[in-house]
Amino acid sequence: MRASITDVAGRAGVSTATVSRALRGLPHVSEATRERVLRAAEELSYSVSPHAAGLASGRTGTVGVVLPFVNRWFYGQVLAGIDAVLRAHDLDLLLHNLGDARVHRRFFTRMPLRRRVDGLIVLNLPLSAPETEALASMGVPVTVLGSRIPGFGGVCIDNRAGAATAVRHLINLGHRRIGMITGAPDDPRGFATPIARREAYRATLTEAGIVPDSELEARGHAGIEEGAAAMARLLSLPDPPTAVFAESDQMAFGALRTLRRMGLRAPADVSVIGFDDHETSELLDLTTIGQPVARQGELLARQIIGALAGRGEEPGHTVVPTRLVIRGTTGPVRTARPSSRRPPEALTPP
Amino acid sequence: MRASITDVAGRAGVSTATVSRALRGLPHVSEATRERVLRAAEELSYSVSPHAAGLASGRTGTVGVVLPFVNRWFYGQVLAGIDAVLRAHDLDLLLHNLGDARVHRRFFTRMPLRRRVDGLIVLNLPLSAPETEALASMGVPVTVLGSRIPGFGGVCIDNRAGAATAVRHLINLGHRRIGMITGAPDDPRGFATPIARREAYRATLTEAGIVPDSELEARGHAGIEEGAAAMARLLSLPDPPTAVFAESDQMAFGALRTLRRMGLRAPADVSVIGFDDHETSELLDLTTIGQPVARQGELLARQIIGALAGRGEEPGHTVVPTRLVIRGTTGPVRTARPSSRRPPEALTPP
DNA sequence: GGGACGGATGTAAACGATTGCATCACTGCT
DNA sequence: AGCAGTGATGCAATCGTTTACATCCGTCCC
Repeated sequence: MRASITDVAGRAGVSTATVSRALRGLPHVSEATRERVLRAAEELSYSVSPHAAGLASGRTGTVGVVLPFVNRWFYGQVLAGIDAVLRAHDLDLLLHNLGDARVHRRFFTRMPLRRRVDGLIVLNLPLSAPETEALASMGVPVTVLGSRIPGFGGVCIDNRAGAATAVRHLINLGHRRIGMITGAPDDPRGFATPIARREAYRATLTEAGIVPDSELEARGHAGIEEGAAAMARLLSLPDPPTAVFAESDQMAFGALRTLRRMGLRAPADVSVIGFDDHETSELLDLTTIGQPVARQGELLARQIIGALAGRGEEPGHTVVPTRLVIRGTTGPVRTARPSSRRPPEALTPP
Repeated sequence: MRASITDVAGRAGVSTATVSRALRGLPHVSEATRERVLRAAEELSYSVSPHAAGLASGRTGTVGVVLPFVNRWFYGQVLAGIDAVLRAHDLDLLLHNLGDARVHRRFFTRMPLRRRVDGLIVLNLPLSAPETEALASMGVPVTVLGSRIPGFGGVCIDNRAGAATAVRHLINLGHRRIGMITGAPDDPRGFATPIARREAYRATLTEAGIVPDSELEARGHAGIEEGAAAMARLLSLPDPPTAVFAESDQMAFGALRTLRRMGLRAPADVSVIGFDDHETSELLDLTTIGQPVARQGELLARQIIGALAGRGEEPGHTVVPTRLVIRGTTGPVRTARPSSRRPPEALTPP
């Protein structure tokens, strides 16, 4: 029913080999013949079978993307960046969400993308040594976001530098008692980002002559609710922080909500700084560390495309810059504490 | 280099046909043989070539998803729902972002998913008659979100009912001068959702004996900025609205920002209601019309899977309910207007 | 004891491209 | 005239499965 290359060849009066070459724009086809083949294909509304082509050529025209979440702002942005570049090169995008740890394991034992993709982009997933090995054994270029793995391409931000900037910003405002809301998940896989940011937080304090106080580190999973709970815990300390660095904007949102509900104000009572420059941050006037998110997706896709065009050289690593985005939730430390409490209120005050 | 089915057959001492049957759990294979084949496959770390399998069987094990945005909250949620169901059935997810109109057109002229997928999920894209025809001609089950197309499965919310509920909520609070921020994009494709919500807005006003005033309809593209600008326009009218229904939460966020920047408060000065129940809405205390977003993705995927298991029956349409989520940005109309203005302020007031 | 039956297995024909190699017809030189 | 070189084209092997059909063999029952 569906026209095959043989049909096109018949109609154009040439061999299938010529059809194949003509359709793919390869050389060694006369203009007249190409013309004729194109017309025949058009008339039969022919389109190549990706399976047959893949089987014969070994190429799939597809790039796999594996990630831990599809429904978070960050990954949506990255995905958009990847998609834009891939689309421009006529590559398809096969999405594989490794949401929970079980799916993650299954992915690495069964390797369902083996032979399905020409390249693989891994977003922020922690990879064990055997997992890295498994990916490498797929025999296609791999690019990872958020870590640096020899043999694979990579794009990342400098989490330490970003976190240090955030903490230094607070220190420069006069804060000494600086808390951190950290999203160490109890996910058995150890995500690298939270760890890097937390360590930089401690190191920066130490550099400034402040002794890190583990009481001031409030942990929870990522997410607004967890951020809110963490902030509540910090505020109930005997000697609460005057400023808080939240590992992510998401958690900072929760922190802001807690402040509001407790009748406290940022930055008057507590300064808050986040990390990511989430789209909502501007709305909430949150000071944060910004990173170019969609850009990172584009870079990842470009690396894959480079590797595919491949001069087989060692893949590169790109570090994209972060920047301090100063908005309204950070300010100088108050000398008198605690400030006057006001009754809880909604976003827009009565 | 990579083991093929022939290698496995050789090692297990059976034919390739038996290997194929054993591996796929088909009947007519003795337990002992199956055992032996499984072991051989394991030892060779064999995995089937999707291309070869697809070529031979005509099935791809892949479902295509086409959508207009990947970097918006709504689509991320839907995608997560789809992914979860597909993953559970071992189906792959091929993502196709038809961001701008040019890509959209190219998609429908070239049909790059033809023969690539066993089923197709279309999210909220307006389909012309020839486009619908083109999709139908792919010969695979199709399910669409947001519209009702004969021959295709479908999932949608009742936009009219939802919008009517929103407007009625405002009317019940005593509002008579009710504006709408509507996101009619100048995208040449006519998205259906904005239109439905706008028409319901007018109809509901009329039903309540209020004459719709076109001055009170502020248009813009979707997005926070556009919502903010639209609200600014409404507020600068000689007789501004006391309540505003925003077509989407996103636009409502912008509206709230404008209010705040102008020193006005919701709901004291202006009530605001949105639509979607975006994850940020709870944070901003926005009254809105909620819809189960991830759920819709799951339903779409389930429809495809049902069609694939296929008893060839006419695909179904599911309408999922919306619900009014009352939070803090709507309230009774003030008798005295305009209320006292206060100076502009940030999220957390001074 | 022999035919019918049924489950396990093998044979081989698709599926629909890509591509290395051979062929062919010119062109331009010597 | 003969030959090398070149661009266009065709031939046919190949990729790795699935699956319709044939075969084989043991059982059961009359």
